[in-house]
Amino acid sequence: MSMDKPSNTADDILAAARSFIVAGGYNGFSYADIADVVGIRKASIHHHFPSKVDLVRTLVKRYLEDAVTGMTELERNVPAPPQLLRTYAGFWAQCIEDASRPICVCALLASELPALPPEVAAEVRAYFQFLSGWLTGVIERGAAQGTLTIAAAPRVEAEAFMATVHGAMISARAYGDVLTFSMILAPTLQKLIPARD
Amino acid sequence: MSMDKPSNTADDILAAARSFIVAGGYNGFSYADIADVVGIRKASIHHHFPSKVDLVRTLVKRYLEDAVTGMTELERNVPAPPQLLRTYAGFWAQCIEDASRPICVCALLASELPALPPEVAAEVRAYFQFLSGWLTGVIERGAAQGTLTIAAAPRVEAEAFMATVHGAMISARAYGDVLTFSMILAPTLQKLIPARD
DNA sequence: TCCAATCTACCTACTAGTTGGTAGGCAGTG
DNA sequence: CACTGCCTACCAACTAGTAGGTAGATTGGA
Repeated sequence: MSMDKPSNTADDILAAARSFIVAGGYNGFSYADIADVVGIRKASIHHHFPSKVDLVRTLVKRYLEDAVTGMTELERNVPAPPQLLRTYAGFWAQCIEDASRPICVCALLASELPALPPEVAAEVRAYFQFLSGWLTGVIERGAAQGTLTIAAAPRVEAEAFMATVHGAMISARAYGDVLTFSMILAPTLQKLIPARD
Repeated sequence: MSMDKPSNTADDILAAARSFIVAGGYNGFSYADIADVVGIRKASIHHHFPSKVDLVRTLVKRYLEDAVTGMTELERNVPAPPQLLRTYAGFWAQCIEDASRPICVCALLASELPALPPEVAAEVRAYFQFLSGWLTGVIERGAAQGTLTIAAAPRVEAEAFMATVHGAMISARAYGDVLTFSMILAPTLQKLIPARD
């Protein structure tokens, strides 16, 4: 009937790993830390993920997959480029304000990219390429329709937008103020979205 | 006669630590790593910096001091707000392109702030507050003179500018392309600096 | 001026605890 | 029986940090 998901331990491990990574990066946690919060023994994690690289590679790969399906669904529900950008920014504003996802896993991992195992680094790069490509498409479409105002090539505007989002996450963290993110994104969106009257 | 600086070992240790931190963050290096590149034994590092927290706190504190003196001097030589922003962005573009300082130490540490020892976290916050304050002053002045065009309060524009700079550093790292930084900053500066003709 | 006390910068040798990872066993289930 | 999921009990390597010693420079007093 339905695709069975008999054991959620692997998911629990991934969830624990994600929260540790967003707190302190790849080297900021150990198998022992995960074992503590999941409630199993350290060795049992190796049963699900033979090595730390496996664990984090799987985590980032799934993170990208979720982003792909999320963006696809978002585009189906909210097709207008200005709303797409607003919704994307609003999603992160929400995540940061309720502390559920205080920063993007891949933004954090990218910052320590030279120290990452190459398999993980490759997945992080793939995420950046996807997100940048998606934003470029949205901005391109918005510019063609006249619903977005751009001052440079869509690709460049997309990279700038993404950079501002990631930088705003870091600033929110530095100030310990969850509203900093929305404060920074408000004018950034304003500049892209033409005033209506 | 002159202020003597008899031993540069402490500085060598700090320099090595900085390059390890920009590569992989606070947990991305060990005393053994530093000992290897400096050419002394692990225990000797403890003579200069009793603990890892001492080492990194000193590093970030000095990083902020250098920023303060650097900005002060920059403002004396190049007083016009548009040029100040351009020079600041150009400084980092240069650092990233020649790989001498591929990312800001504090931007990286801020991303893993929850996992940092509180003493280090405090220094990182101080850096953000200084930089944000400096940029706010520059933008405020530029707006008052009419040499900068702003769409939001100077404070907000300053935070957005800083966030874009930090995000652009991360993107450059993710793509492994040192020119990404300047590509992102070009339109960001353009939007602030009114066209001349 | 000589000598002793002190200080600096480094060393070897060690500690207790943690790291990711392995070997092998055992209970439950299809 | 075979497989899954978890366990105990390891392991070698590495972690930050300590103890204690040494060679050489600096300092202060007789």
